[in-house]
Amino acid sequence: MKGGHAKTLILTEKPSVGRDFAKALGIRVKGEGYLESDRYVVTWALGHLVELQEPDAYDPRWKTWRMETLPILPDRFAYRPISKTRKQLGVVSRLLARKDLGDVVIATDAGREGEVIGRTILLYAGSPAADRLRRFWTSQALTPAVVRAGLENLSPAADYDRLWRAGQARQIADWLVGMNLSRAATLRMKDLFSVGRVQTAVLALLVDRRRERDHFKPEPYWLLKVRFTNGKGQWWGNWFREAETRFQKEAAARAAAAAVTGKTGRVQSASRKKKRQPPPLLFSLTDLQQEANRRHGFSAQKTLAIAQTLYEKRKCLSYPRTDARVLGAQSVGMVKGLLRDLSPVYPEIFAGVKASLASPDNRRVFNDARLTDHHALIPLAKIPKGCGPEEEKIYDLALRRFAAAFHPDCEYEATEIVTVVEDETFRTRGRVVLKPGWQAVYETEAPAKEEDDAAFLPPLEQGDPAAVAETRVDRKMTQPPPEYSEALLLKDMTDPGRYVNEDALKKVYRGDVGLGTQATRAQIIETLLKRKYVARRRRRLIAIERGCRLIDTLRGLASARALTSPEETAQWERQLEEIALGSGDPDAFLSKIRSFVANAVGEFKTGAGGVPAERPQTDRLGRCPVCGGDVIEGKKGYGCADWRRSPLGKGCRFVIWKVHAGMALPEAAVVRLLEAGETDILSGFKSKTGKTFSARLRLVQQANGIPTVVFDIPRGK
DNA sequence: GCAAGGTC
Repeated sequence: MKGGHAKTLILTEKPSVGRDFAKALGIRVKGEGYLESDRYVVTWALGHLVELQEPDAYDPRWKTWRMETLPILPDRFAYRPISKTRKQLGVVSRLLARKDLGDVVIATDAGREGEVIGRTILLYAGSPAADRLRRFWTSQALTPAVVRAGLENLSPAADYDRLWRAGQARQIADWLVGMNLSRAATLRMKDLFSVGRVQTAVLALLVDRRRERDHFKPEPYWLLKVRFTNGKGQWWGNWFREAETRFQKEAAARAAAAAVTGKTGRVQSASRKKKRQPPPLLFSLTDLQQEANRRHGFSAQKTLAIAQTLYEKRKCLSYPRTDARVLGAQSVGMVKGLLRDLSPVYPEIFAGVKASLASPDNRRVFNDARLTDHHALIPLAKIPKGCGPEEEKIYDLALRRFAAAFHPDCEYEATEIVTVVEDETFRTRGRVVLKPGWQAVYETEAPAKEEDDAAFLPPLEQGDPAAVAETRVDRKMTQPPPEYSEALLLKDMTDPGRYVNEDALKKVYRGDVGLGTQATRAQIIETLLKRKYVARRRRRLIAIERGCRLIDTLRGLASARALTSPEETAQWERQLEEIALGSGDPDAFLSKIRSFVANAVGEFKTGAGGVPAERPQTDRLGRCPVCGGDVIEGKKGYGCADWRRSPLGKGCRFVIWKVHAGMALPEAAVVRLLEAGETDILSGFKSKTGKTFSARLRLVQQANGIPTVVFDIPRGK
């Protein structure tokens, strides 16, 4: 049926792209799950339509979870439909079987996973001969011109075979690790524990952060500030000596303060430099999720869901699951149109836009080299009426970021003054905004300042006198690394390079690679929560006992421990990249993965490595909020182990009684109380009148400084 | 009961 007259079948990754093709090709006729004209049939996937078979499809012995039948290493892999999208898979299959169709164009997203989506569907549903298979490939916004040009420039699908092999290797490697090590860990630890390349590495970040904080001992240090005056005005300077800005001993700070009190020094140097700060790059999804978490406390999941609605239903945002922060050079015209349409609707936000910045010369915005599967997330229309306040918030973030990109740089003057008195030196930094440029878009917020009072410096010159008018010694404490907010975790997932030592591997993460992808990061976080590895406490994510236990167990095993470091993912990514480029061999990669999995499973079977697999900290339920010691189970309560060491009243007296209002607290609630300071809402309490009630338990500090358990009864109960 | 990757 090959020939000039047969219709061409186009398969896209998702319906919205199918519609873009239909629009460009003037297709009007609608079928069920596809669109058709006299020359084209356009149909779509809904992401993956097929997935790897379950273990027991390869061997029935793998149905039940048993240590004896591990490792699971099938010789060949097969695909099965994903049940939720079975119907669309049927549509695509029937179209592929039609006899009046000629070439088939794979027009899934331009990336490794898009390739896998297209190829696995064809593999399952029946692919035409290789000479009829073609690939449509662009990362530009799918305007009609881009679609038509792309269709004029199709490649043989075989040009992308290596990419497909790399994608399939990724898929199989993740499956092998997940199926084998989740089962091995679960059987060994006698409770459901999932293990995977991404989730385990991310969990390890959270566990390590928690440990760092648990073991952190705050140390005091002292700062010396001095207020100077002269005829021109006054200014504050912070003591420094070379790289040192802190005193380790209070006496030293006091001595320096005494040495300068009542003295007059001089301005040793005064430098003023004009600097420019370009507008921030456009949003990738992770950037948007971070900003929404910072500003509004939205979870990554929630931001994704809202952005999806704005894209899919409200049609005012571009495709959200993107990791690009730029647009393609072919989008200049589209942007000009958007600026024209949006400016009158949002005049205050677009007032400072310079139309000349919507030009291909603006490489910060229009940069084909930095496009990935998609372009950056931008507004496509004004937000329709009837959207909720949360949708408006997300839209507003994207709108402002877009408007900012077409503003001039922010220009400011950075001032640094060094004042010297009696051999002691003091630094004053100031920053004065000269032209706000893009910052005008955000001017409703507090202005950025680096130091207090620093914006209003007198016009000091070198050699000016400086009389010491006041000295201040402040005692401060060193701070542990911060707890993970979702914003911070997303940042570390996007750029895990700083957790990797080897330079060659750091480079992998300097590309667009991270832990997980834009489309899955929110899901990974939710998985960690669902498995109770991690708890949400206000806006923070904290590794809890189950999560710590899993990481400890893995770290006790010589091979398996690789999964607890982001290095392993970087290693895999590097090898997958080599496969895609043609220098790597997928079979060699997968046999390495198979032996890794076999070794790791073997370690779980024998417990090699010496770390006890079940509850490494057998009796420790948590950390004592008073002294940081271990809280262990006693007869009537869970108390600080320190008390046992010195039962005569000298040791720490912290305790959580087992029974509260007629109910014995579950151990998990005690663990939660110690970790988070509060439990979920628990039911089964009984009041003195015999009424049952539900309540949250909370640890509240008493007058003697020792926390005790109080009830927090939800309203209306 | 298990992964990670898409999209709804």
